[in-house]
Amino acid sequence: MSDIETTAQPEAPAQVRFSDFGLSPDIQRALTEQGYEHPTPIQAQAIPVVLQGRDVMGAAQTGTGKTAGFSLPIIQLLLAHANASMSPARHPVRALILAPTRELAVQVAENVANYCKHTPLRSTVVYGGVDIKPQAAIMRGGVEIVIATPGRLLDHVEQKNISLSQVQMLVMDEADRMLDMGFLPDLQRIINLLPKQRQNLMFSATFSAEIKKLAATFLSNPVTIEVARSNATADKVTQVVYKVTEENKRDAVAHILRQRELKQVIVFSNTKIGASRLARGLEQEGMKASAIHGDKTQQERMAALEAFKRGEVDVLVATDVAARGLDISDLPCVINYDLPYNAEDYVHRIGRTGRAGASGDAISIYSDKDERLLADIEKLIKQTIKRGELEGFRPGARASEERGGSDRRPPRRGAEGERPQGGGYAGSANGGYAGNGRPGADRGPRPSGPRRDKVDPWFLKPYEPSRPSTASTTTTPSSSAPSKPKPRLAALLGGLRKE
DNA sequence: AAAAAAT
Repeated sequence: MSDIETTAQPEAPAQVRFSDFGLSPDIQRALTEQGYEHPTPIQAQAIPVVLQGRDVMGAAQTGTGKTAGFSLPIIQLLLAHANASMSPARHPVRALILAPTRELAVQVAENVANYCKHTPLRSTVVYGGVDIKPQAAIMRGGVEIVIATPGRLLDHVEQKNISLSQVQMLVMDEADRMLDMGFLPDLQRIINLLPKQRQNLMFSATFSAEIKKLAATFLSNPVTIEVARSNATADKVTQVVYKVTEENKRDAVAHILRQRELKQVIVFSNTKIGASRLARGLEQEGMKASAIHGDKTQQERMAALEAFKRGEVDVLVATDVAARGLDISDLPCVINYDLPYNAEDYVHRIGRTGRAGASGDAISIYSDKDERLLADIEKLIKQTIKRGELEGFRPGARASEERGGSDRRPPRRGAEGERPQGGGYAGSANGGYAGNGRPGADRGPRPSGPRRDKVDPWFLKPYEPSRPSTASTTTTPSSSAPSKPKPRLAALLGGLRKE
């Protein structure tokens, strides 16, 4: 705690304890069991405000402990109200927590369930991609707290598995992400189902004009809580970028992973196909790698995440499905295989490391055509990222070639479920079930003749030195800022206003 | 330009 830099820690709440908040002994017990004694800054600020019943606009990045910041006081309020007026036989939904991605919903739900462990409150999580019937049964049995992704929640409402007419508290977690993903209409429909009289909490990693507009629409007289400068990168994350040619990016990632003998790394790819391919390639290199992205089934996504958390997988190759919110703690390193198209996503991605007092490394690979993206990122984070040299990097040189790997047959479709020769992770454990009716996404490369484009698997390609071709198409770095003002969002917000 | 999410 002594090496904290001067930013990001306002009015040092170091002496505050959870026991100062007057939380129920049942909650306090769960906190003590998990070793939580001192709240993080956002918890110290949010908990008293939420307990007062105020609406909250919270700007907090992941890793700041915001989940506990809202769920602890919510649980406390539910307990207090239950004692006063609730018939113990009924369990209407009284708190609703909305999250943008399934994984985030699951993780919030795990936390909530932990904090509720010694209370009579029941919670559950609902999200798409899995059988709806078990979820329906649980909710028909009665729960006070529901954590949900918006689409599946509406599905349950339509099926009359759940009534939202008794919801007293609404949380919108990662609200900026929900906007990005086009959830605004769903949010509007859900909110229309809620009682007018309720407490609203909205959390967002960034504080854009659109988020402020959303807050003005949905929150009433909110208390604004902001921890750390928005868009600031974690102080303890060491950032470096390595420039390579486009065709050497994959080799560079493999090189970094091998040379540093990295475990527990997330590698971010901009595309689902790129993530699958890179994971397969790393597996071919003998690394324990797995991919997680939106074209995987929910079972595969959860299996990959769990295997990564348990340490059975060292390298998780992810799209931005994993950029925000995922509470994977103590990651020593994050690698950007692609620079993100949105500079803000860079902040979210590297927020996976350097958390909770630990230091971290954020390594990014980029090529000529990404100069503009890099400039955008540096502008956003208001700092210049160190340009590094990849020591000992010889593109194309890899262990598998020494083992005669280049004449290996191409991996089957669904090969990510295959075990790497080193044994270990069985991935999605799908067995022989390869055809999930989803065309294209994870399909193996077709070895059709002399194609030189990106479809060819890098790990099957013999090494050829990078041509100095470098199509210099990136000649106009300035201007060309299109940034359309998203008329759809504006229109929707305008429509909300009128109501 | 890409990703995520209800079916």
